[in-house]
Amino acid sequence: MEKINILLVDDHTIVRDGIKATLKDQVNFNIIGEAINGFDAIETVKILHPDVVVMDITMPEMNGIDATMEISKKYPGSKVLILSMHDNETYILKSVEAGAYGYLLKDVDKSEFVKAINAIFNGEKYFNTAISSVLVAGYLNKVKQTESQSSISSNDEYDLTKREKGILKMITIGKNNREIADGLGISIRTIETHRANIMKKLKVKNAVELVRIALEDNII
Amino acid sequence: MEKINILLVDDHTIVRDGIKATLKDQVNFNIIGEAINGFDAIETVKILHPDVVVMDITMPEMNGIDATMEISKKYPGSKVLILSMHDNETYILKSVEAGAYGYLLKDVDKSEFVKAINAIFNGEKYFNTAISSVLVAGYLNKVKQTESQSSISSNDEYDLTKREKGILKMITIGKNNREIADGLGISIRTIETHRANIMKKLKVKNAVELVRIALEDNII
DNA sequence: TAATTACTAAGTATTTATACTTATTTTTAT
DNA sequence: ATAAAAATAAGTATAAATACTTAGTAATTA
Repeated sequence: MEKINILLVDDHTIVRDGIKATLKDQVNFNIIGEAINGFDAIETVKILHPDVVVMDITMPEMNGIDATMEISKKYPGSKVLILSMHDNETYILKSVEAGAYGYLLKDVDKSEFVKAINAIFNGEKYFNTAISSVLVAGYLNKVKQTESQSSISSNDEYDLTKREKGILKMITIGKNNREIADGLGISIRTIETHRANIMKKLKVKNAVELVRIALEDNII
Repeated sequence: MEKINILLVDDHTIVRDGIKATLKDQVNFNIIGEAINGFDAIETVKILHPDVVVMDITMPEMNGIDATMEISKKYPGSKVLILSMHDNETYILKSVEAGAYGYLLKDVDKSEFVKAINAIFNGEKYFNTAISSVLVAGYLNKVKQTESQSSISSNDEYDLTKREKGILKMITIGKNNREIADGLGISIRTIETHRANIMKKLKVKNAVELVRIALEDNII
């Protein structure tokens, strides 16, 4: 059977010993090294290229999340399983964003721990239902954020005509009336009229406000 | 023991019968109704207000996701558990966004099915590790989207001084030089100078481009 | 402390935008 | 076919912005 090479990262010797004790009867697990903080972890990964890194978050010098980011970027062959005492949303989401393949709480039972390591070794991500709830909440938050930002909701009706929308678009690009008129092959006075009408419709008093509203409500 | 009232929604009689057979020995489960499509489901929820709605996705007339959206909005007391044949990302994410409390595949084993219903009845969300992987992928996608949109990455260095940034901010709000000068209690000629310097630094030739860049790179 | 950078200000000229009004022609919808 | 809306254009005047230059004072940094 293929051996899984594991690196343990935790600043507390007792915790590392506990993990070793828990996993020692897994014949296909091979604990090839230990590290006591993020820097140490990155260095060790560089040298030993473990398959799975079991990583604590709160550690001196450099925390586990920053280390995870670095490892997942530079050494994608070494996959990180976060083993944390905290189930707070920020930690979980940051870990996921950093590229962690799994997140377990330290009160995890042995069978799940083993299952998680095996899954991660096989390239799967492992998050149990408790952690999933948090992820779902985070996902929904992001969705909300994305929506409000891209103002899918807005695009308010200002009743601009086709021509007006076209001209507004050119205005927001930074073109002046002369350029727009030449571009469309019509009189600059016409553009001035359109521009005035657009401003009236959007209830603004200068070009700056015009662009602001056009961009924010992306009427363009 | 408190009874959990359940509504089954699936267009196939065989599936509904299968679910009933699976759950019949759960003494605290009470299947109080059945529906054969989204419309039917909403109507039935309205009348029977079940605790948990076990919902299929692909159904004639109205699909389960749209129904879930409606139910979670109008009848939040009835929580939806999606029971689908498909594990594709779109279905899962849409379900979550629609307000589903859980998502199971139809090959789920009985114990997990029961566990999910109980969890959801207690207000928890239930997603197993397989579904979680998909959620994580979706979450990371959203994060990427959010970042590119809000240009967290940018905020490019234009070497604006404090004063210049302050004035630029006022410009982007739509204030003209006169208003800015009065607001700061300094000469309008000074504002003109600052404005010219800002435009030179941002390499633009008019106020519109100025605002555009200021907003997009949110230098403000 | 010397030197640089930031903030202030103004002279002068030109260009561009805005305000308000009126009016003809072309399109679109009833 | 006729009314309504959209697109075109211009008169006239004023306000605001832009361009380019010079320069004194205050604040910061080497």
